[in-house]
Amino acid sequence: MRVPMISKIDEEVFTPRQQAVLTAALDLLVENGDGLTMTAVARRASCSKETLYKWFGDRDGLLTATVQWQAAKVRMPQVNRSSLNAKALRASVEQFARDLLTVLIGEISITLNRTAVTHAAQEKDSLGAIVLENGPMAIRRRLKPILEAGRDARLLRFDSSEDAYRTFFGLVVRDVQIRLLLGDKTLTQINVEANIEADVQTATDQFFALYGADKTQ
Amino acid sequence: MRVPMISKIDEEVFTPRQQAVLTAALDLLVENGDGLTMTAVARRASCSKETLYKWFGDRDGLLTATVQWQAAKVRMPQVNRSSLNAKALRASVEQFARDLLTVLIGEISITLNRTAVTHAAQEKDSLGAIVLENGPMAIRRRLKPILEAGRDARLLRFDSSEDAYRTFFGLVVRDVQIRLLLGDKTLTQINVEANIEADVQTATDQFFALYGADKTQ
DNA sequence: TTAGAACCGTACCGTACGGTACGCCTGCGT
DNA sequence: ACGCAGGCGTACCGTACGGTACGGTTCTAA
Repeated sequence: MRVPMISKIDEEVFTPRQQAVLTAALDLLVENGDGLTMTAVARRASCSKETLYKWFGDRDGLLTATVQWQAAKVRMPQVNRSSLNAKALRASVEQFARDLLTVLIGEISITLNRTAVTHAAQEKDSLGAIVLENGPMAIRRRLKPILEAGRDARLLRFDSSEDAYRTFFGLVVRDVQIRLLLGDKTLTQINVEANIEADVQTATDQFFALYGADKTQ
Repeated sequence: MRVPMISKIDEEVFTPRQQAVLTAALDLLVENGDGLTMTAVARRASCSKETLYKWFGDRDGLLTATVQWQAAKVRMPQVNRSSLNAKALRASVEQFARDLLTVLIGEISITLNRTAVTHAAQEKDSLGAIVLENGPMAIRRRLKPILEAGRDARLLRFDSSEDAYRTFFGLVVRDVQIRLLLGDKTLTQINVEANIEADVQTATDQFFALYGADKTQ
């Protein structure tokens, strides 16, 4: 019994009041994990449960709206694509690595991913699709043309830009995301954050070592 | 109110009847996702709920026992470590890549990981620890000495074997695991399975390109 | 044969939570 | 001034499920 559900394509338009509700929902999600109850959201947002159901249809609708709204907020900074010398290309790739890693280790990203995984464990893939679409896929969409431009400029060599992107993802993310999702205690956020820059450098170096056309490096 | 809970270190000894119960639990976990109910397990295993509580304490105990028992079962084939020429080293690394990828894309691994992630979303990290310990960490423990032997034999070059392992993990797994966990429909198991061999080769090539001492490759 | 342990099946209890109903208040348009 | 839509708070309902209790059955051992 969904009411005014917004299609994925439309820029979801939520009133400020609704956004306050979604914020409350996200906060609870981050705090209490997946123990999100309608009553808790209503109390936190100082609204009535009836309003929640009116606006979001059911619990799943509220969850979807929250994830979608929040995921879409994670817009990574655009990277300058104009100049295409080797230095600029490297800077761009490096920036992508930094953006990707920074987002992935954030508390919000972890929460959204956990929620989506939990959701996917119940024959529902909508949240997973949303998270994928706004996380890795968003990066991919923006990185791919740059990689291809780099290839056209004879700065990179690869057959499939898809494969190149996925290798990039692997070099950058490694086992960090899955360990954070699983709650690995030996991997504190602070610890990871401190090493971001070094990891970004290493991953970028490795990416260029594998795909760079310049073999002197 | 746990009763005879087994420590993580002990080889958990379950009677055949208990293993049948755990099998039923795992089956339900794979089928119905995380909707595992005590009643369902009891019915599936043709045992009484009282017995479940007697054996496993509570729902969490049953879940833990199931995950631990099943995760420990995923023992990957040992790799010959004796001869250390370049060819044997490469074969070993390749085999590790194959093992890792094969396990990760399996339905059971996905189910266990999803269960553990869901669990971790509720301030509980025990399942996550178990999964990590028996999955990636098990591989790591076995791969590391081989990498170090390779370095001693001047076949590999790296500063930190830990970093080398994690890069290996990234090159092999890339975005496959997270996409499967999120229920990405565009990534069917069959599709992935068909590409295992090619992916393993590529990942191994890339690993040696980054860490191999032989630069003619 | 009998005592008792283990265990099955089922009924039962309490609670948490999704979802609904309703009374009341507030603000806005006429 | 009045009516009404929107929304708050709360009470309420139904159900699903974790956990317990208990009677009956089978198996084992003395």
